[in-house]
Amino acid sequence: MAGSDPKDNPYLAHHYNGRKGAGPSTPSPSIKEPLSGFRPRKVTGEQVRKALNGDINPFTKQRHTPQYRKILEARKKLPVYAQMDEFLKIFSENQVIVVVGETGSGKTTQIPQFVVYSDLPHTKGKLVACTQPRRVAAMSVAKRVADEMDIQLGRHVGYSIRFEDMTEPGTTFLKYMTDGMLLREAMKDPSLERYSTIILDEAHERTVATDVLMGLLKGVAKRRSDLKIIVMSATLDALKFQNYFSLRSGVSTPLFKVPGRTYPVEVIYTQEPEPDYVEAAIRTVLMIHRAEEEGDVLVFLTGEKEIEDACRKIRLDAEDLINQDSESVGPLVCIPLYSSLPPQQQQRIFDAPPAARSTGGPRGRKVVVSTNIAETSLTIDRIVYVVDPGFSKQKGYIPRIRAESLLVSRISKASAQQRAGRAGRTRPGKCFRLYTEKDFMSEMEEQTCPEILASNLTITVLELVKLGIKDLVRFDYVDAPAPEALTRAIELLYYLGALDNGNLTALGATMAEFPIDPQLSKLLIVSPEFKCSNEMLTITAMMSVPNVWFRPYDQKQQADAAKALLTLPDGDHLTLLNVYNQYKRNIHDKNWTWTHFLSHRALQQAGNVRAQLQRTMERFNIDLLSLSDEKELYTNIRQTLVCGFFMQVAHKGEKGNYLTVKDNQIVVLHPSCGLKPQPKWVLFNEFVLTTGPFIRTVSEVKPEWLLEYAGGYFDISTFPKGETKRALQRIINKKASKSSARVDSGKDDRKAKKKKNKGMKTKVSNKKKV
DNA sequence: GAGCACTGC
Repeated sequence: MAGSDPKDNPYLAHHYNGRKGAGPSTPSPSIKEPLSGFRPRKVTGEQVRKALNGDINPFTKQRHTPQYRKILEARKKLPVYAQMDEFLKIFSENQVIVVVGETGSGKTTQIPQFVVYSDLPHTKGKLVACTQPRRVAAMSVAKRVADEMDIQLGRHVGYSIRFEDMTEPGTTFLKYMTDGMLLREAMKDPSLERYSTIILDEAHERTVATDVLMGLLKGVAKRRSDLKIIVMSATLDALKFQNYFSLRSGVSTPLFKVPGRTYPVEVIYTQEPEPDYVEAAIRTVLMIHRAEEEGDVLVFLTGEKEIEDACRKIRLDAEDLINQDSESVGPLVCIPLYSSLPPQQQQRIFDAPPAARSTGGPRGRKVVVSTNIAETSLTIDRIVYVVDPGFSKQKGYIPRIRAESLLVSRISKASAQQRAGRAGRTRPGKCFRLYTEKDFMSEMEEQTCPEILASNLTITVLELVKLGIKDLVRFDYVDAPAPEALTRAIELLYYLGALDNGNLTALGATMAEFPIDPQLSKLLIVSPEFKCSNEMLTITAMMSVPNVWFRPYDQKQQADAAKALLTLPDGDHLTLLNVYNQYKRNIHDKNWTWTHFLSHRALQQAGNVRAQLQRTMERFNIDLLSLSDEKELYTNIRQTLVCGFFMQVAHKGEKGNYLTVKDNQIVVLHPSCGLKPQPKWVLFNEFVLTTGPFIRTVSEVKPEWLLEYAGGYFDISTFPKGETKRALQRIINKKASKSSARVDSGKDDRKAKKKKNKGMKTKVSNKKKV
């Protein structure tokens, strides 16, 4: 038989030779090669089971540890393990497979291992990739699978996320990674040649990156018959993916179903709609505490204020309840949970429930009141009761006015199902839905809106163009964005100079290398012309991370006072620069961030992003410059901002309110804005519709700069009639009369000329990069 | 008078 001597097996020769005389753990030649007789993609379940039960690890050639055997026995109890033969058969016979499995099915850990045993990527110098929407998931699943395979993490099994590559080139053949990371790799190699199989996990979450990858991979599969694709999803939108990959390819995509392994959850609806869901949620928590047996409670609300208010009321009401009947009602702790909470406070959700006040007395209960963060990102143990009012804050995007929105909206059925599932992780549970069954059936959407339909697509469009997609409107999206969303993105890229006649310019190609919004990468590229690239690097990094300011519910005044100390009057962008510089100056003082109400995690992340962006700048020979004169430096920084954010400018009208230029939208400075007094012209980073039309991260600009550095957009003839146009016209007239007066007197406006040269230099240096 | 959750060689 071919496998009697491992050297006869072409797939194992490399490994066998590599181990020759490698020490006491080297198997003697009499021990049979664990993978002998394995033919790639023709492997059977029987063969895999035999290898799994064998003494020798087929990948490391070491003896299996006792720990391995223990984990293997647990793996054998997973529902998916029993379906190994069926999976391997489908994998052998198809190029694309859709896998559906509820939580607890083991699909994320087991399917990639089945694939490895069948595909044998290490024998052809390829990898199997499995993508996750979140970094923590990629890391923790890779660790788990490395343990299951008896392999040191980072060797044959590894992970790759932004800022951390835990893989060994040439050795790693199973790689967990974030979906964004694979998308970045695709921009370098659009056929993803390194991979023999790509598994897109959690596809139902429909992140922009997963959606773009699905569209891309559908095309790659046609060119590369050797590439296998597996799309894994938790809910029944798997049918949608199945149709998507079958359509027009002429081959139907099989569906592989894996049963979940969670405990049953009883779902209880209200008889009548609840007019006030917060009040109803509080009432339900107390009803559970009074009447239901032991077990912790998870309540879903929509935001920080709502959660803090509800926690306070629950604590007060629980106290009343205990005072009335301390014999039968146990102690209760109520813990808020949302992302902007400092990490130490987030940790409280893992505390044990309070102990009974006396031995034999009524048991204590933990209540966690959380945003959607507990729906997917964080898992809390021992939750038995879920209270689901049916709402969450959801992001939207209005392309017409380029505004993001964040509004309380009804959740989808899929989301409600996910919330209910959180009650059944340790034992059978109950889910109290604070809406009627009729509303569930008729008022709620099946699926949460895919992110690609609710996002600003500027960076996505730039990525697609870089991936070689010529016709963005006819690209094969799973769900196509509104044409207006695409045209608005294309328009902005055109004004930024990234696109020309539908083609990527040299400038655009450079911009695409930066993992930040195109407006921001444009700033970095032009900043040397204004001698402030070191500072722009900091500011763009700070604008690319979450809000660095904490504003705890019960210390608002102290937080505001701390923030005022670091605020610069010229604008929020310069304040961001100041905060980062002060943070670096005080980096050895462990209490500094805490006493200034700043998020250490966010600032650290800004440092990481800054270093990454700096490496990219160096790669493209973009000079890192600073000016020693602070006043001039600050002015130049604000001028640089105009080069990227010229479309995000507002002008204060005669009535004292701000109007965005061209779109004429009424906007209000966000209360977090540090500008005083309110200037005539402002440039902003974000326009968000929440409780009002707010602009956030705002700096003062001079109208002359708009005409000078963004003349293409500020072409007066393209402006709608109105206050803003009249104001700009006045500036132009003033300038014209000034310069004609100067020409008459034979003087030269040296300053204006110098600035003009700057703009030209920018253009020339962009062209140099062709 | 105030922001759900993620992510990026």
